[in-house]
Amino acid sequence: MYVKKLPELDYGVATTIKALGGKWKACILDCLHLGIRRPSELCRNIPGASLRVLSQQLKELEACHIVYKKVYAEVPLRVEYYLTSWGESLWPVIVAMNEWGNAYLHHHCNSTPQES
Amino acid sequence: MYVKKLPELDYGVATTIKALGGKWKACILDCLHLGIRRPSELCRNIPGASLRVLSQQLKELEACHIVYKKVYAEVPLRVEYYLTSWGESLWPVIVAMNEWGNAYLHHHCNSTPQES
DNA sequence: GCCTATAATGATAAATTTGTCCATATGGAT
DNA sequence: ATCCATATGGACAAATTTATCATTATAGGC
Repeated sequence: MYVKKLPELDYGVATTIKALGGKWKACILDCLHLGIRRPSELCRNIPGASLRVLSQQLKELEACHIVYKKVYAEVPLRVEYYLTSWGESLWPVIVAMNEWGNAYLHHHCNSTPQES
Repeated sequence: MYVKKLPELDYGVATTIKALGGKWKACILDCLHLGIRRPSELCRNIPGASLRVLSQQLKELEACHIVYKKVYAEVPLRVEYYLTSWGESLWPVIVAMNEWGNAYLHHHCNSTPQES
């Protein structure tokens, strides 16, 4: 696995961004919140993300204690991910971020921040 | 300048992270909020960040309409950055992210998310 | 004249994240 | 026998972000 070489920042905002900042993490958390729990379901519900990438992001979220995993002894293998209490506590933050971002998108005619 | 090749996500959370997610951006906004405005001052107040990197991040924040720039015709050149109203509107979001992150750091003994 | 400080940028390297392709294992359906 | 779906991970490539080094320009202090 990859080992960091650059020093990391450890104050609040940086920590939150590290936990939540992966490209697909907010999508995943949104799905989990809606009850979409299996990797293959997530993949079908998140256009553009491959199963491989989602697995990576889920693993990181798990390492952050934001989600946990339930494995069923079935075939084909059945796995479900759930929000932990930490993940739940992140929800209001996600909502706040989502609202700001949507207001931004509205005001700037759907251009992304860096471009306009 | 760098031109993106991968598709970008354009819902709220992703937009907020794009605006705020650069390594030093939260530090910079925090400083601006405290009244530290000149690039050289920022550099002295943010250990580990070079003037070059801060300039880049300031430029991106400017492109996002989160900060604006005042140039004084003095020598040596004097430049000051200020939060725009968008920047101000981001403040509650930053506070929410900061609180969650700090709580996380407390609970997980100062380890960063990915490591623990 | 040389060194200081100021702000910005080009060129390039290093680090990190994201993506693609392939492989594994298992039981059921065709 | 072959293909399907399931979940995961190795190996590696591509994309992106961050960092380093050098250069520009200007006026003052020594």
